Amino acid sequence: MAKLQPVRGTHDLLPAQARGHRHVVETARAVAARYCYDTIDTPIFEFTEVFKRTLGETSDVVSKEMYSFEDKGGDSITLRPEGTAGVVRAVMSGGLAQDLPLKYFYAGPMFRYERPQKGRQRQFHQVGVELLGVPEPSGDVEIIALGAQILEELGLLTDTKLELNTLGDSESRASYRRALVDYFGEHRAELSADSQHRLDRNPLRILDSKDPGDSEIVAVAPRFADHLTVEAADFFAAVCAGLDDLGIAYTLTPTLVRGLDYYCHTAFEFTTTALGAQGTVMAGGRYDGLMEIMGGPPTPGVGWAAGIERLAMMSGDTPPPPRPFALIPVGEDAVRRATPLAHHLRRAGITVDLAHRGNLSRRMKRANKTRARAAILLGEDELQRNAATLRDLDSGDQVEVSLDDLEARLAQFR
RNA sequence: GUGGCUGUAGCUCAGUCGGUUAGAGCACCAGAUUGUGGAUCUGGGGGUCGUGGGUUCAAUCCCCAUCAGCCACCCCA
Repeated sequence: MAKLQPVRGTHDLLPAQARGHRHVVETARAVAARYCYDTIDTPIFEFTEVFKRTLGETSDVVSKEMYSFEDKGGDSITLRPEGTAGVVRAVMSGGLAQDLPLKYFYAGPMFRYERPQKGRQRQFHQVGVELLGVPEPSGDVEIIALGAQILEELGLLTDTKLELNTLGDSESRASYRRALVDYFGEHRAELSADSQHRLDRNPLRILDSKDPGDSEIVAVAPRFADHLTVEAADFFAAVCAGLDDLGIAYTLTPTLVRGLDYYCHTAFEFTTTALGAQGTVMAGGRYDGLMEIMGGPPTPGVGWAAGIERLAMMSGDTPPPPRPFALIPVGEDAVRRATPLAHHLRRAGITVDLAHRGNLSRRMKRANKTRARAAILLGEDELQRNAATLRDLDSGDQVEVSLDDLEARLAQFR
């Protein structure tokens, strides 16, 4: 502490960045609303158990990335590392599962104890959507289409690539997992240390290893396609067909996997090459088993989460704040009358920046810096005539207007 | 968590082969212009040279530690 700096991996969102984040969130929220996904907000911390249960004791997130602490009542609390667990918990707590399907949008901070890097922080922000109670592949298609449309409206769709894979149903996965464990087990000694570790924890990840020695072994490993049940294959085909119908392009990526057991069928990621190693900008999939793991009724679910920082970084400059009118009083009498006038105009819905200090020149400079559309000069002379000088700061033209007409004149600038 | 690179003004960066008061551009403030901005000119403020320790007559520079950022891995948004 003591140092005047934020804790590692956290950042202030200064106005320009805050605006960038808001732009991402508001676009996402607006698009989601068009799909009838309504905003839900859950606490940023939960009982640790909520995440342990849903993410699995052995997952990386739970085993090394959680911000957990004991509160004064002795309960173990964890700052949420992701959004789905909290939403599903809320659905159960609130008894909402009786009214399926549910369509939710959320946005907010998430926390993960990781080594920071560009596009990877300890406190970061996500937007996400969840669709609960829809077992049909059209649900997966809707979720992906929603994500794609958000990216499109942010102007980022062309900078990303949609990668798609199926994890099959539990039968397919169990069968494939057995085959992989058998196969890699025979080659255990030849695998990299990382992959030997993965063999015990999450054998699917070995397929995706960056170790050159591993890739030879991976090349002739059993293929998931040979273990897919007919039902799972049909489901995936339906998702692909649905995306085709919408003209949403995707790439099949057999190595795209999910660490957690409750994931099934569709897994997808929108990725980019613009962000270094942090290529994933939006990731999601189907999690039919999740609700049950939490002790609820079996309820299908699909959803995704996207990193706001990553999206904001990609979208570059964001729209500036609205241009104000600069109200500039000159002289004591005018200063006294300026605040009530500003108050009046603001109540009428007009954006007004009141120049509090400095001489006229100084205040004009400030007006210019705030990108003011026009300056309202309130001077002694004009006040005697119940008027003000209205100067268009783009053209430099200025006219005297009666204070009674001011509001109407300002409206013409829109 | 592992390995590596970096850290000088609000920002982007010079610089000192260790040696008096550490520089530039942009930004900021003031004046030229005491009722008129954007351009220009002039002047000004602002730095414990990330922090702590060590070596030295002397450290922003060399050494160690630490903090932070970045890069790769791990993993992910």
